[in-house]
Amino acid sequence: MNRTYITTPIYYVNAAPHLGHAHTTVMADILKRYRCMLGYDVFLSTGTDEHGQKNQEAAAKSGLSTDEYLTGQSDAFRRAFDLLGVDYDFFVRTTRPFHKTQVQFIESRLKETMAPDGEPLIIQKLYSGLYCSGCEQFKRDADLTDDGFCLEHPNLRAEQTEENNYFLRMEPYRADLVTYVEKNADFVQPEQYRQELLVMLSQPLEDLCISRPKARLSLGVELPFDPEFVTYVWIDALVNYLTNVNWPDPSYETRWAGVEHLIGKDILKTHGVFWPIILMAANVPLPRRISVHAHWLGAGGQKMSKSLGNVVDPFEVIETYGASALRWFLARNMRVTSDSQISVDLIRATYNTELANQLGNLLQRLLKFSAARFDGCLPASDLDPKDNEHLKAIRQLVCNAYSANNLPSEANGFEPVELASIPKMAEDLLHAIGLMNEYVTREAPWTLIKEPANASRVQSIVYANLDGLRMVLEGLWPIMPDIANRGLAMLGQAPLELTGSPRTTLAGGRHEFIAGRLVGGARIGVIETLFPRIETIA
RNA sequence: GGCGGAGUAGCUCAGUUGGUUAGAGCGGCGGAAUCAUAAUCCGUAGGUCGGGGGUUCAAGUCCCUCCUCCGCUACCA
Repeated sequence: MNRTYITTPIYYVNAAPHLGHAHTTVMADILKRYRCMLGYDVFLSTGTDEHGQKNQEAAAKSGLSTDEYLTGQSDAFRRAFDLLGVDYDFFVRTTRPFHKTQVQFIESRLKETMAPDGEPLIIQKLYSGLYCSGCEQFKRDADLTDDGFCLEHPNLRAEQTEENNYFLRMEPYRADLVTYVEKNADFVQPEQYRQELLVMLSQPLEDLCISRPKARLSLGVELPFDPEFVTYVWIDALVNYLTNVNWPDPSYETRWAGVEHLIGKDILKTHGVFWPIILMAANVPLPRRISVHAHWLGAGGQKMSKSLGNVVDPFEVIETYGASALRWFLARNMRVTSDSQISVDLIRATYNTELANQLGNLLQRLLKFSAARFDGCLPASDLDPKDNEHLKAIRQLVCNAYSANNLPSEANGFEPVELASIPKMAEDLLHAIGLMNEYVTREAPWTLIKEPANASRVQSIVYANLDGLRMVLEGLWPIMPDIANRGLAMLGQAPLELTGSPRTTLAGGRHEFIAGRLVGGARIGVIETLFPRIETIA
């Protein structure tokens, strides 16, 4: 059994969950389910990052106590992922005690570590620069006006400030990391981002400031070796990937060996530079893979913004179209290498044409035909050779969706289903649906049935397509688990479900797509409309 | 400023290492069918592949340059 581990970033709770959070987390869930279908054991973690400056500010503004604020916000993220149908196995809050003690544990270890150059890994030094008290950040000259005023706080002059912070020396590890990235072609996927990482690593790395004086930031993990400081929030956050699987308890190893970090392209540096170096310094194996995706743009190809009015709120979409429709749109249109567009109009168009007209209607036209012509039952399972050929072709398409692989890493034994191949899978399954609609229309069983001699052929046509649709629904389960199971239920099939504690495997093990599993002649129950058409909403 | 990505039919996107008349879906138009959520199926129109220059027998595909958009470059995740 391949025990693997997928992580999402953990999300900063200073604002409400948005489409970007939904996207990465849904993709993680789809990947998990796909791999479970293939027989893997997959552990999925997500959660909330509850330390740092902006969270502290947001909590202060909220009027609630910090704990109340953080808990409320974290719950909002958890509810969002529940609403999206994400089957996460662990939801971390960085404020949980175990996480905090283990952050301190790794920091203590790093503090005692000598870098490859024989000097201490962590050093303390004076940092001086221009500090804007409005932003609570050090500023570069480039970020200030000629007069020394902050661009975001034109009434505040940035002040020369000195802080005695702790730094992690990254440069001594750069050469080893470059070698690692060069030797492991699939360490960062897709290739484009691996090249970007190599560019980042082509020049000397500055020391990474890993502390914040408590005087200006109290919401964080106290440094184990200096109570005057808390930990820089990114260090704290990254360590969740380890603490979620109980590191440093040796039990973490089986999961960690197959860990894959899903990230947006905006956080490649933290995951591709900071994190591997921390791991190397702490003597922990590097992650198996970092899978990177691009972002969503709003209508017009413009970055989403309130002023442009092109923000897509995942909750509104779920309310109108359902979580499955949102998951389908994301899976179908996501591109890993370039930003893609999303808007409510595009979602509605996809929902009506692909889901309601093509998928939902196909299921319903076949089931209603069966119910009306075959005495309320599914057709008999005896297949005419021609229909059998058609069914085999449909099965082949579904199987293709599960073997799609555009990576060179198959030989390395890693998962055959990749983030980048999700849209291709959705397209393969949609293609199968299209073939069935064509086939049914061309063979026109409603015409054939007028001739009593054609009775068995009519049953064969309908059976072949219902059985094909059954396999397509099974194939769609990772993308739309709820819809798939409702469709399967109408066909008298048992639902596909995750099982275990945690729920990391598919009940019944690896799923095989086998033609003929639809039970011929079984009584048809209630026929529901999976995707009611939704016309333009003013 | 530096670096990376993108710019292909009205819309959303595919286009292997350069090679026959540039593709799909949606939308439009015409038709067929009527089992079905007026859904489905067939046919059809529509593009000087961001602008310009270059290499080549041949460029959406390579090189140069310009324009536009997205992102990284910053101790905001």
